[in-house]
Order: sequence, then structure tokens, then C-alpha cells
Amino acid sequence: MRLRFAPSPTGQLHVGNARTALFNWLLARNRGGTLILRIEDTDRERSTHESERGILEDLRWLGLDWDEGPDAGGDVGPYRQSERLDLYRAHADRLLASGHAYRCFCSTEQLEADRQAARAAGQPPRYAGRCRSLGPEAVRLRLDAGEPAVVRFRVPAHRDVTFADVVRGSITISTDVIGDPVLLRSDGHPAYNFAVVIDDGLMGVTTVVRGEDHIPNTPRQVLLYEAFGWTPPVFAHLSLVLGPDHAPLSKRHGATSVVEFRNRGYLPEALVNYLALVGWSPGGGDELLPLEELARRFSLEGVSHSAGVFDVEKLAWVNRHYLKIADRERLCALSLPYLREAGLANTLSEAARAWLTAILPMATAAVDRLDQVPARLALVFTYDAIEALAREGVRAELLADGARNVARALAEDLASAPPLTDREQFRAAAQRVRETTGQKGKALFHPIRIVLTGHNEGPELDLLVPAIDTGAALGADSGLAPITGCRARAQAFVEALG
RNA sequence: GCCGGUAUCGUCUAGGGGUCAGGACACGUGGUUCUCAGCCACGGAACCGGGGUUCGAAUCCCCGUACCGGUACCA
Repeated sequence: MRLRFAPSPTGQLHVGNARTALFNWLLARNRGGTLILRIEDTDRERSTHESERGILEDLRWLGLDWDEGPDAGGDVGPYRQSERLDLYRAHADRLLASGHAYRCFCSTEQLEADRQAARAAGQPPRYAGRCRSLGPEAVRLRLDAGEPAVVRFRVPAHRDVTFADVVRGSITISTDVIGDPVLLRSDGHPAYNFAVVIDDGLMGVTTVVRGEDHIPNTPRQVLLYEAFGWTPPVFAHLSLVLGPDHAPLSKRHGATSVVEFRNRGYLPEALVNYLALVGWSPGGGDELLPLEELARRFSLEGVSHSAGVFDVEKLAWVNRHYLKIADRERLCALSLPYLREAGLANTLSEAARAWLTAILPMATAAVDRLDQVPARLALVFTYDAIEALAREGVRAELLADGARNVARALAEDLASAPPLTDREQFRAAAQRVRETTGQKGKALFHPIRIVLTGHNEGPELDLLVPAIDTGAALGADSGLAPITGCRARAQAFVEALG
């Protein structure tokens, strides 16, 4: 089994295309097939090298690899369509010679007018066939005169073209509704429908897994295979990925490209796991599955026929799962850019990095994405008693006398106590405040939270408090934003309280 | 317009001539926790409509509707 993923480098890798790549990859891995990466860069206006590089990088980031491609090599290259121009020309010549194709001199304006007319007459707007029966002499003359020409395929009339689609069964379309497609543009570059056939044919592709937007093109391609005497591959047309409003997923729905998800702090294993779930079901109920397991279970038979809505909430759920089981060193490395951007970190000293790595899970356990880490961690770095007291929720909490007593007792206790650098120190301090104030449980811990963090919510105190005091001890050269210790916080709070 | 594709909870889906139509996300309620998150328990929530075939249709067939795609010298 030979499969291919064929992106056109005209922008960033869209998640819908990433899903197509993924399904190809899963099938290849499941069946021991070969996956080819081919760059469809025949649109010279829009294709860029940068896009190609980005797409390859995104695919690798997702954990997908390929056996043959522009970078990987292979026996049936080149793997970039722009480097296969001779092949297309030669094959177009074959079709020209056999009468399957002909040259067309119609101008874009003429064609447009034809389309308008056909539409007005209620006919399918296909090529009118003006140049279909131009004599060889006439063609020669116009060519010699330097008139621009395209090569068109001669589509046989009144034929039902049927092709096999593994996910939908067989599909039949009449040639009466398809006009003669352009094979070679006037600049000598192949048009899509021609290039795919030549490439898939010459590259020995046996199964074409692609988006369902290609279904209407397929008959033309099948006809081309026939003209060359080749056996068409088996097709598998995947349904599309839609936005919440059921329109195809686009920028106005938010992030649509793989890099954007990457930049927002989604883990690649999460994106890939989620994407596999749109339009395919692993069966058996469990959905949180690593790439290898997805590949083990994958089959085209389980692919659904209908389009799927991209659900950011479910993606978030999947991402939270992978965030929870991720290695903390990795989380540290991945979070650093966001912390830098938020001004909370710079180049870290070794000790600071160790500290960050240790405390990070308390933040990553409570976020959907890594870009939310700075916000979750802000209360470790930033403390302002006046501001805290201005907060509605904090005010309400301090209405009770007990809460104020806890605040004062805590400040007094910490004034002479050692820093709360571990859970035991913190627990001991809390215990002492409990004894002097008589407050316990919620009435004890919640005021402590407020005094020490200025907020009435956040990570659990057992983790948070030691994080603050160990962070405060790090020193000015740590590369971290300065951290005020608990003692100073409590003192400032009581002063602000008046 | 024409051609093609698709149709199960809000969303992703399982199932498929007789089921209490199952699961997951999200949502609601309760429990746990100093709080948020989490976790646990419980709950509401669906077979697009109409005709047929059949003892019986969500499932098969037809029609309709809706949505998506195509109708290019884009891919």
C-alpha cells in the first residue's frame, strides 16, 4: 500500500489538512504501507518556500513522519511538482499524440463569457469546446505565431464514470456535466487534475486519502488514468472539518493552523489525538490514545461520512489530559516563552530553573493551555496588599472578625518564624495561628490564602506557599521577576488593613 | 441553476429491522477539598420531515428539506 499526503505550500498547515495527513499516516502505519510527502507547488503565485518549510515543521511537530519526500528522498522523485515539469510536458505530449488532448487558444475573457452564457441558459458552465476540433494546420500556425495555448483533455461525452470510494461506497458521475479540463496551463505548468494523476500514477500510489472537496474532480482524474492505460487508485474521501456555525473552519472561528495551536500552548500529542477523533471513532469507549495506539486501531471503515465540527472545548479536555501526564522538565521548557513574554522570567539561573520545574505542575494542572500558565502563576510573583483589599471577593471575606484576627496572628507569627519553604513549615505556621485565633478549617485557611496571595482562589496552599518562599529565596540573579516572601506579604497586608 | 456528498443528544460519536438508542466533551445538581481546577456520584439531552416495504423502521427503499462540496489556466 502506497499513500501520499500532498499539501500545497500556500500558507500555514490548516488543522483540516493536518487531519488528512494524520489519517494517511495512521493508515500507513496500521497497514505497513509507505507514506509519500509530495509538495504541490504548481501555483507559482501563491507557493512559497517558507510555507513548505513551515508545513514540514508542523507535520514533524505533530509527530508525523514520511517515508519518501522532498527531504527524505525516494525512488520515484522528485517530490516537488515544480521539479517535475518535464514529466508533465512529456505526458501531455503523449495525450496530444493519442488524440486524448488538444490545444486550446481561448482567452480567459472568452471563457468567462461562455460561462456566463451557459449559466444564463441554465446549462452547466463547462468548456464550450471551441478549440476541440481545430485542424493540425491551424494549430501549427497559431502556435508559430506565438499565441498562448493550453492543453485540454478531451472528455468523452455521455459516459458515467464510476470510482471506488472506501468510505462512501462507489460514486458515479456523468461526463455530461464536466467540461474539458486544462491539463497544461499556457505557462507550461500543469493544472491540479493533471499533476495529481501523473504523480499518483508514476509514484505508484494505491490509495488516495484526501478531503471530500475532491470528489467532483475524481471522474476527470479517473478518465485520465484510463487515457494512460493505468489502473486508478482506490479513493477515500474524508469529510470536512467545520466551525461551530457549520461553515468550513476558517480564521474567523479562531485558530485554524497548526502553528497557532502550537503557539497557544497545545501539546502536539493532544492536537493529534483530538484530530483523530473528528470523523473517526477508535471504538471501545476510550478516546485518550497516543499516536501508536491510534495507529493500531485505525481503519478507513471506521471513518465517518459526515462533516465534523471542531470542538475547542473537547480539544481543551484532551490537552489537559496530556498536560497532566507530561514530563515536568518538558513543561518547564515549553512554558518559559510564555513566562518571558509576561515579564516573569528571563534567562534563568540553574536554581531558578529547578525551582520553576518543581512548582510548575501546580499551574499546569489547572490550565487548558500553556499560554495560561503566567496568569495562573502571577500570584506567586505579584503581590500588592492595597490592590488585594480593593478586590470585592477579598473584602467580603474579611468582613468576619475571625478573618482579621487570622491575618494579624499570621503576620505576627511569620515575623519571627522561619520562611515557609516547605509544606511542613507552612503547616506548622498554620497550626500556630489556629491555636492563637481558635479558627480552623475554612475559617483559617481561606484568610491565610488571602493574606498571602491577595486572591481568594488559586493553587492549593500546600504547594503555593512553599513556592512563594522558596522563590523569594532565589536572589536577584535568578532571572525571575522578584518574589516577595510570605513574611513581608503578611506584614504589608496587616498594615494595609489598618 | 446543474452535478455530487451528508443527515443519531448543543458537539464528537457507537449501534443498526424488535435496544431502557450506549459512550465522551460541554452543561446542571450533590459530595470531596481553604478556594479555583480536579476527582466521585447523579441528572437533563438525539435517531431531519413525509411516504412506502414489514407483524415491527431510527435502521431498508423513494421523495422532500437542510447543510457541505464542485461547477477555474486554485489546490
